[in-house]
Amino acid sequence: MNALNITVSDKLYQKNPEETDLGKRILSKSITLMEKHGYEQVTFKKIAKGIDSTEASVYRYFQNKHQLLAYLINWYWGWLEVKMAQEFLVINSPEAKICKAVELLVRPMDEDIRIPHINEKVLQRIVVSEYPKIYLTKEVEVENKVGYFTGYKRICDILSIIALQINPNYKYPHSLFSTIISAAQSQQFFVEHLPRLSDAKSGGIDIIEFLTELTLKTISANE
Amino acid sequence: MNALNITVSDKLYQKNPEETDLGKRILSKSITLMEKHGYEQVTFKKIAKGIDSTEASVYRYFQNKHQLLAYLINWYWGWLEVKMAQEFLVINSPEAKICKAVELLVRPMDEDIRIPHINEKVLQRIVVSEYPKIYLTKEVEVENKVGYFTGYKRICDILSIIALQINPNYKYPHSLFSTIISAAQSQQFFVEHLPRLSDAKSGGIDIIEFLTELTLKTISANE
DNA sequence: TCTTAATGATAGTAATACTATTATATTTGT
DNA sequence: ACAAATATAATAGTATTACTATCATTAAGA
Repeated sequence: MNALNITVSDKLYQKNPEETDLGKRILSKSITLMEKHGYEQVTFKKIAKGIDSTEASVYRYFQNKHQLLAYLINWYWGWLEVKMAQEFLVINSPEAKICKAVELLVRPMDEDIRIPHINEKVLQRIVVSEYPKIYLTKEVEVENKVGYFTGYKRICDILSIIALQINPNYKYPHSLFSTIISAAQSQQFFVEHLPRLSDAKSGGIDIIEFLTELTLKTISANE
Repeated sequence: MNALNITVSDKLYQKNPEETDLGKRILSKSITLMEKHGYEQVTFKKIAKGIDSTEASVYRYFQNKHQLLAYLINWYWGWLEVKMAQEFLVINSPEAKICKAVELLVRPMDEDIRIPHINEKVLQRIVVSEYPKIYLTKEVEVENKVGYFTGYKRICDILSIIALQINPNYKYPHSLFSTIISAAQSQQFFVEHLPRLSDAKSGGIDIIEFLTELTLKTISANE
């Protein structure tokens, strides 16, 4: 059976959680806990309790909560990259690729039964609510060198290249897509929690329209 | 003497720090500490130590660190709104207003000698590095009702109205400006710490060009 | 001057974020 | 089948954090 494997940099764990049963249970439980109570409220003790293990055992897989969050989020970007690649196989125009990418960023994706220990929809909600926390720290630059943000950067690069196919003279493709990707997250958050900061209704359609229109107009050539 | 007074909702403090000398010293010290060591590393004990006061005294002004951060950030938005209003007095076209607003969002502004206890440039750096932390919590909705985010929402509203003057049919003005405002912050952060996520060079000019072009193209009518 | 409010000094508590140690399973190589 | 290595559990302990509480002192206002 074809095991779909999302690879995450080995700097993002102490011991690879995908390789053991306990590791997978840690991932699974931390995802549900984090979505339910938020990053701040999660502790390794609570994760351990939830899977009948011990704090010390969780520490063998991750140095700390921050590394765990970085792992989960990188896993998500890795997975999104795989999904994007799959979709792009049958899409030819760069414009259509951009539209599809935006859709993937916003729409909660179906779970993958080949990866039972990770609930992708719930993970997506974690990314929406917690993503900036992994880089808004004083350790960004060190963690950047070590690979904490590669997942995000790769997607940003891929989309930038597509944008340049549409308009090779566009000057700010990376800025544009880092903006689009975080807007995709924050608009989802705003629609749900701070609706005055958005004009979209829940469901995602509006957000997708807003973002694709914004993107395509922005990269279009100046007349 | 014309005292410029930025008013912050009284839900954002226990006791108004602007009214006492100790309060002002708390603001001043928390700004320098937060910029230097980052939000997570700051404690009320450290703030107190830095101004020869006590932890308990700091707690009399703010319930906790989160409220303090919310106060500082709302102060910043309030101040930005004042600056914007000043600038808009002599600007007539809505396009030029948008440009000016973007510039104010990105450019470190001059300090105001009338407010010696708050270093606006340093505060702006805190907003860049810490802003999303005030809403990315499980308590957003409660805090929203209480007024934790009014500063941001007001600016978003003001700019939305200007955008509708340019194109009354544009469907997503709030989404656009919540996106622009956070992009203004995050691009500054990326340029400094994660340059692969941006095409801009430090100094702000590129970011301003990127954002104004994006905004004006986006709100322009579809042909 | 009397009263009140603001601050300082000090203590204490529960929870957090770890580190360390030892015991017990389980797996693996031979 | 047995020894060695590895993974996990069980438990304990520490420094720090994020508070709360109490009481004494000082300053300011009526």
